[in-house]
Amino acid sequence: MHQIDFADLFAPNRWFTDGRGPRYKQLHRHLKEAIANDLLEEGALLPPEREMAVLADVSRATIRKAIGGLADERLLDQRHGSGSYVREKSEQRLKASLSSLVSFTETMALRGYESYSKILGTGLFTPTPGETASLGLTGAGSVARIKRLRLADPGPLAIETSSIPADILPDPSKVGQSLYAVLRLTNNAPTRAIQRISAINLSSQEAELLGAEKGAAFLKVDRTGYLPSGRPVEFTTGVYRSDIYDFIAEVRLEGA
Amino acid sequence: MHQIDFADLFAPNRWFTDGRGPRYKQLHRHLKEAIANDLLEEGALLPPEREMAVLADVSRATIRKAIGGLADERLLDQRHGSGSYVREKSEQRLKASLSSLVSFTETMALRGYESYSKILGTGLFTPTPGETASLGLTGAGSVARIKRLRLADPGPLAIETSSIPADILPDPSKVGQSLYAVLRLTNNAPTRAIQRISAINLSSQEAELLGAEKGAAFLKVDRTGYLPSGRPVEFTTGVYRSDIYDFIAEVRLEGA
DNA sequence: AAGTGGTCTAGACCACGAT
DNA sequence: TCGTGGTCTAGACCACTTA
Repeated sequence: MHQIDFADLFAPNRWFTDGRGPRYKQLHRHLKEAIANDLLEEGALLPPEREMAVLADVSRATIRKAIGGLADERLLDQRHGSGSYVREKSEQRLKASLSSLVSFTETMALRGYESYSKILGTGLFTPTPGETASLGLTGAGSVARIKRLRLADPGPLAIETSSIPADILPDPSKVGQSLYAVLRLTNNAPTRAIQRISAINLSSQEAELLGAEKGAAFLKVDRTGYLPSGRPVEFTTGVYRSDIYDFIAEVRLEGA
Repeated sequence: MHQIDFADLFAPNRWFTDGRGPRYKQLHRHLKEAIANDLLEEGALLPPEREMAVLADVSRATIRKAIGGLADERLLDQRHGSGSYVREKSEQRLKASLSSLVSFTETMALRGYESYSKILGTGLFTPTPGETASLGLTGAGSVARIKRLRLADPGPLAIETSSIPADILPDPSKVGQSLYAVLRLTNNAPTRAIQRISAINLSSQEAELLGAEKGAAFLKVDRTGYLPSGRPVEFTTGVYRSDIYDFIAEVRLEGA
């Protein structure tokens, strides 16, 4: 067990930059990186809150807000009367799947697969009634569509079709591997999304693309992504091989 | 628009009972009920935090902790520089599906269906390897199993099989409609659960029970429920008609 | 400019857990 | 008993929205 230098870890010049947001968020980010980089190992015991407050030169309330956020994300376990401990990686992993918005590429990387995309088609179209409703369109504009086949080492995994209002993505043919990367360039990447998960039997067309049998049960995920302003910017519908790409959710009892 | 009496809503005798937990939790629960009962209507503007603090006779920090929890659950929208507003029901509904742990009966009620259960069988058994792993059994004990058919107005919706260590549920035949109600009696109801969602083709046996066709795509949900101590107390596996009982999840971008 | 939510402080007392 | 996290207070200043 390697002993780490808490005085250094919490030293203000290690994590605080003026004008880059509130202290508790900067400290939160700093500690999160320390855990991700194994500076803070699994099971490690943090110093008492009062001591962290002195080392970081902030009040105990600010420390509590920073590490409370880590506890919400299940990176830390705060034990009343005992101390604050870094959780085991096996318990941490949950957070990656549904409590944060990760792209297909990132999700697959987390599971140890390399992934690739093949673009099946792009273009500008007149919106379907479904797209008009999901994207809150007024009727005038058109939508950009991108249809992609997702592949990984073992073979085809999913078909995804994304629709984006044309005023946000005027030229869908410019999209390479990552749609979100392109949207980020114009500050139009969604920060919040709602997913609907259901099950479908594959059509013969889908089955051929995915190298599966017609009628096989696949997961269907419809996702609407929103900007911080509340405007919907992305509607993606996809079918996924459920033996590899299943969904994990953590739920908690009210008031717990 | 009906005007409500905030002085009354926030009066300490309306929500505070000594010895029933921290003030911010009691106030949180009180306001949640007020929203559920439409005392606080959609879009309603709450008084300023400083004013609520005076009315409730607590500090502003305590008010913030109470309404901050409501904001986390997306019941309130706190707008910097403007005020705190009750969200529309359509935005609230998301929370019911995956961010809190609700029983089948409650979930269906939220969607406007009445629901029933038919118990297909109960008993004590030697644990399968899967149960031993999921429930963290040591090998000695047996498990209680309950197999139920879930029904609602339009017909059969799901088959659920629950396994519980026998020392926690010695007599599964005592379970009526709600397993959780029985577990609550001995303080053994889970407060946290992890769900794995995938898709399967129905077997002919399942299809017959559910009044569906063999091979139809259904959602499969495996849930492990945990006590606050971390001990697993419930493993339930179920198959669900996905056209009615689909899953909704909200995901957020890191740091947002 | 006024009023709102957002952040932060310094200090107090309570409740739980290890010893 | 003592040290820990949990709750709570009173007050300050900042950042944003609204008018």
